[in-house]
Amino acid sequence: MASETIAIGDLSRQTGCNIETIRYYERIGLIPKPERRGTYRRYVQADVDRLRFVRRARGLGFAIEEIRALLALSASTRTPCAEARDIAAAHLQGVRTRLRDLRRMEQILAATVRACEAGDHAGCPLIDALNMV
Amino acid sequence: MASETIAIGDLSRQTGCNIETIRYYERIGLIPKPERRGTYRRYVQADVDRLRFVRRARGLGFAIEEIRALLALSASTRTPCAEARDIAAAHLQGVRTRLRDLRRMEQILAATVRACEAGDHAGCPLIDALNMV
DNA sequence: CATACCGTCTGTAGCAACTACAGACTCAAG
DNA sequence: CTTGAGTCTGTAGTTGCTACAGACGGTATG
Repeated sequence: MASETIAIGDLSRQTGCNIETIRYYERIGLIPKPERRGTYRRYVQADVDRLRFVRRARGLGFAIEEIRALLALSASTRTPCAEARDIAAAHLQGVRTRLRDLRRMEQILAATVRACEAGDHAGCPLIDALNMV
Repeated sequence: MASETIAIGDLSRQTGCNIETIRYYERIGLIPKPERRGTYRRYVQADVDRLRFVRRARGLGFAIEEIRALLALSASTRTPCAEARDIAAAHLQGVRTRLRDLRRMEQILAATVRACEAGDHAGCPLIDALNMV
């Protein structure tokens, strides 16, 4: 037992990561090149775990290079907590910045669309806002 | 008077849009090809206005193709309000979706970093979260 | 055994929206 | 006349995938 392997299609289904993306991750060295049965890739449970890790990290918006670092940390024997926290904290900063930007966008857009709906405007509120006459 | 023209560097400074980007916008037809004095592009006030419009719209996260549509509307004689509002409303939807995603990310990341700081954790909270053992 | 058909393979090109050169030219000031 | 800043074209890189094309592999059914 223990040496059950799966094809790329199964890996895709088990991780929610599509096939082209898996091959892409392999190409850029984010996941290791698996064994082959003939020309076909065969994956083991560790591959499923690693790819799930990658997907979750992507879901949290981590960049590929950050994930590469996190994977290295998670594989290291030393306790990687401080470094991982630094990566996450830096990423969190970026997220918060984008959040602020988006909130501002949301405000302005919502106000403009509301002004449009009200209809008591000479021109078009949106076009005017963009022209800022 | 009235026919004062500026070089691309001045246009860049007056709009906050960098030179390569201006040329890129021209290449994709978002802004018109300006007159030339010799080989050098010369811009007029209308170009400044249009590019400012584009920048503001980009600042609100509108995609290039949306901006193309907004520019067409703003140039049309008919009152473009309804269509402009539709574009903005659709865009607002997208912004709100991204906002939700980012908020979720922020929550999880912040919680994880906090857990790291607390330090009362066996492994590394971030790595563990990504592994979801 | 043949046929059909899905899965997989490699390799390349495309997307958005820029950005970053290289290498050549132009123009105004000193 | 020289110097140096500004500008030109054209191409390639960025991020994170996605979408083919065209060829093969493996299996299920008749």
